[in-house]
Amino acid sequence: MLEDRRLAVLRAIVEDYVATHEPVGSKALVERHHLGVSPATIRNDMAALEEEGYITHPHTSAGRIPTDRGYRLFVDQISNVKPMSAPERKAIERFLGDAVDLDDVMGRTVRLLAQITQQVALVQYPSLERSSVRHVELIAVSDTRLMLVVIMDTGRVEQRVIECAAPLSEQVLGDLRARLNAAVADKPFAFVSDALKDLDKGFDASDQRFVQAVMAAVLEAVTERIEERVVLGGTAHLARYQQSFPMAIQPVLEALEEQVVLLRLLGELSIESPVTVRIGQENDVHGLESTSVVTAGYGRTDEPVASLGVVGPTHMDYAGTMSAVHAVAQYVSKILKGQ
Amino acid sequence: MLEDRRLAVLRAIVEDYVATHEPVGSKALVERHHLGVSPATIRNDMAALEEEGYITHPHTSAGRIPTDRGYRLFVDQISNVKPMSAPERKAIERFLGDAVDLDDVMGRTVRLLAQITQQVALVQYPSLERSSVRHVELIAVSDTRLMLVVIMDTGRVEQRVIECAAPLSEQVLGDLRARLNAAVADKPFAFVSDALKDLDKGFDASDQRFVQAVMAAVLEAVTERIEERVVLGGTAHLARYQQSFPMAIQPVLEALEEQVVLLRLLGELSIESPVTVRIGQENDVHGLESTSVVTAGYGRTDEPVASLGVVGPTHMDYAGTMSAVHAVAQYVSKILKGQ
DNA sequence: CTTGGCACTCTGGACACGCGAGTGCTAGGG
DNA sequence: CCCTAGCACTCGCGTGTCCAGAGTGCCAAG
Repeated sequence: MLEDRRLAVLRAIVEDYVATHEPVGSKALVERHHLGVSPATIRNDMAALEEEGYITHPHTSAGRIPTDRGYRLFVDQISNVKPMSAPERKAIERFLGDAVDLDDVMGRTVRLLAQITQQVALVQYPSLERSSVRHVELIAVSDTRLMLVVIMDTGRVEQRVIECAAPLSEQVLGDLRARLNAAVADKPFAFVSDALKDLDKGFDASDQRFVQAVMAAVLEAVTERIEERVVLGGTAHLARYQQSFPMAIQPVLEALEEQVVLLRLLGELSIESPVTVRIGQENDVHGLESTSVVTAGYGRTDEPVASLGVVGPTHMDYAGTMSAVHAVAQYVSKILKGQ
Repeated sequence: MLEDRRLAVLRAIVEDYVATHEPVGSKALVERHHLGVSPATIRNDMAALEEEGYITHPHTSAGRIPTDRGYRLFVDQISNVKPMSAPERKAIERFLGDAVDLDDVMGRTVRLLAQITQQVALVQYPSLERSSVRHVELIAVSDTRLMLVVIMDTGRVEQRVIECAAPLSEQVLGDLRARLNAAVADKPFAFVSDALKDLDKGFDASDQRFVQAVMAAVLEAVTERIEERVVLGGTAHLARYQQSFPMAIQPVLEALEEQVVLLRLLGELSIESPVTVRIGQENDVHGLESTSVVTAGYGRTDEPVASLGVVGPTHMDYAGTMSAVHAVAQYVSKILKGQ
């Protein structure tokens, strides 16, 4: 009973603060939300909430604002999910459906997500580690230079240039190509290096040296530099917040320039929920202590191939953002299955 | 004589203003730069310079700041070139030399440029229109799906997925591949569509339909979506300026998110000079009216394949930025020749 | 053409003041 | 036991005033 109202008060505070970005006082609360009690009662509840660490006030004569802990409680228990409207879903589906290849899907997704949430959007390319190889191609670009093209089942394509010490005959190359494909096709990426180990066995002694050199290069290219790619967009939205808010955007921008940081943000997904939310200091990333990150995996729900999400101020519209991220992740999964 | 001193005064004003970001007064000028005259004389010169539109003052009792026109004169006539130091050149060369493929070169270049100039860096991928085809590969990804991989002499690789109505035999595919390569190898990209026109002639009547469908898809993929790619980095540097300066960064960030805008910025290169500078309103791009853009082409100096550059506040260190952009462009050209 | 002098203008920081929002506390009522 | 009304208190913020300092423009003399 009493606890219920306290939660209602917290919800009201979060909602108002998210809407106005201004500390919210007891009087304003009872006016806007029709809680059937007087401001004084609310004040008592507020004092209790503050005691428990869910809210603070910046100075004595100001209203209350939620703390990270308050947002956490809000997200976990209180917030009402806002499902996307039918037209919204339609628009998403159409926009993403027009994409012609993986690059295009990723590009459209990041723009879409930034646009919907009005925040900074991150989209990770399907992780190589969680993809399977569909096809491998070796292309002689010049006498001593090969290009290795690896096509994954997620639509992702990686290429590497391999320098060879001596020219390779077209025959050996064709042979190698065939065996390569036989060895790795439909294998998960992680097994590729194993699958390649004994591939040089079947060749003539005279070719062995070349083949081994190429294999070494392939192995090195494929294992040493497993590049996880992340695209980001909507950074302009950062500037908007900072007008109304003393959140320095420089550290945020700096953090977002580091691929490593982005991967860390997108990396850890919660298991229970389809959407992961990390609030304020829960991000132990330098520069993003005053932002929240909302992410979701895409691919298969139980076994995502990568994830996407948004970065925004802690006082974001969690309900809306979460459902947007969730919806977009679902559609991307759908598109990827179709490709 | 008199004109000479006026130019010296303008140079002094620009240099001081760039260094301090504060309006510079007559007294400060004679102190810092040992012009052998009194403040009063300088004031007269300043009045003249202002009359001609090279400087302004934000309010009556403030020092002078250069106008766009002042910077232009400075860049064109007055600024002393600051060549890069030997260690700097070495560092650039080593850093770029470690790159393993084109993506890596582009990524490293943008980071390097942002780092050196402390500004936002832009790097355009070698333009397809100005590259030649080195090799074309058709890969059967599944029964009805082909992947087209085009490798350019600049190291750039483009891929497209092509859907076929009916399955293609391995034989026809091989034939097609061979003819494709024969037709387009070493051709400039612009001629590719012409070269492909009559390629279907040589096939059996039974295969013609498939071949034509594939060719149409190839043509469409290659001509309709000539994608010019631009990478950018160092946006965090924007935030730094905005602390000391009332330049809103939101419009700038917004502009930088538009590929079209980036291409326009990098597109027009001056012919006389190796480095192009566009100052303030000379950029007729919405959002970048109060920034300057310094660009240079890379590839061959007389016939660049693309360009790179930086975007910064109009009160930037033009001499340093220009030489940095120039140097980096040169090294990128060098690397690309090596690849 | 340069220079010193002088009056003038304007910004920015310091200070004081009052308003208003919001709080915490206490006493009384259901 | 919980809610409520009332009241005193705190404090940030916006406004107004003032002053110092920097810088200018102009003029007359060298």
